[in-house]
Amino acid sequence: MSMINSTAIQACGLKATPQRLLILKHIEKAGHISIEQLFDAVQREFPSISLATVYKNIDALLAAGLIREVGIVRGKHVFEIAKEDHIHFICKRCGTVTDIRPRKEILPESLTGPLPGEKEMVELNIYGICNSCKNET
Amino acid sequence: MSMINSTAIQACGLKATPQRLLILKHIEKAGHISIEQLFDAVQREFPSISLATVYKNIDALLAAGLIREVGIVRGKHVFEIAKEDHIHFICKRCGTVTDIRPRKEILPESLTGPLPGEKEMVELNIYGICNSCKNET
DNA sequence: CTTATTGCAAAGGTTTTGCATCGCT
DNA sequence: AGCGATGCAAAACCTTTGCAATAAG
Repeated sequence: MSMINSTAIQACGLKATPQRLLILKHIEKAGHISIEQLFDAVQREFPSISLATVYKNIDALLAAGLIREVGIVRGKHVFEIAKEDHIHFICKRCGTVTDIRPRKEILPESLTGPLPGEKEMVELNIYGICNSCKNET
Repeated sequence: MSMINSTAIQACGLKATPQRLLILKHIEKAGHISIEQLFDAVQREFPSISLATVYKNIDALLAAGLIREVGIVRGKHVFEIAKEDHIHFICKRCGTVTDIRPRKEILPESLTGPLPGEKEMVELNIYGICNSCKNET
């Protein structure tokens, strides 16, 4: 059961246009996706969509908190559906991003003292070479 | 005692040009710095330097492992001198990046099982509003 | 009906590239 | 002397913007 539907979009004050629904569908389906890949995927189902629409939607969905930016993987901004904080394993060679569920909360165990501000979000990325790439060498 | 000197640069197979030394000096001095800020800072001491030289050096120093990219803070790539894995607190409002030394190793406490590849580097960023910005509200 | 959203085309900003010159080792 | 590095200008690239037309609520 996907949590991404017209109701969720409208709850954020956004309109549920077909373009927006497709964009969310493809982000969810891919798990982690770049703008370019997203545009290609949506365009296959909705050929008249413009790249500017994809960018505008990424902005709107980020502001609404429905999606999050994973980071920049091999030069491309990569996005995902927002969910509980989790860890990413990012392969430097092929760019594949793998979600890892943390045991409990990511943060407090590593800290020695108070933070210099109020925490809003935590991002824990592990970079390396994935097993699949290692076997190809 | 800075670890950034001609010897360290040459050990990576790079030449110790005055531009490169200044670039490293200013990254170290700033702690965390964007390309734009770096170019401005170096240009004050070495007016003839070109922006392309800064970009080429960032690439070379990243490849050599002497510097690391902290992330993208308010749209700007931010770099630092490479050192042991540590935590960054990043203020969403003012962009200030603060280093936090972890209690021990950042990684293993949060993990439940084996990673899908070989770990090379860990990045733990905490986003929020710093105390200084909060007091200004 | 009202207002957000779309698509287009142009503008903006950042980063990369090619090449001749320069300078570190 | 040789080869990497620099600086310049152009090109490439990605992202944003303005605006008229469209469609969602």
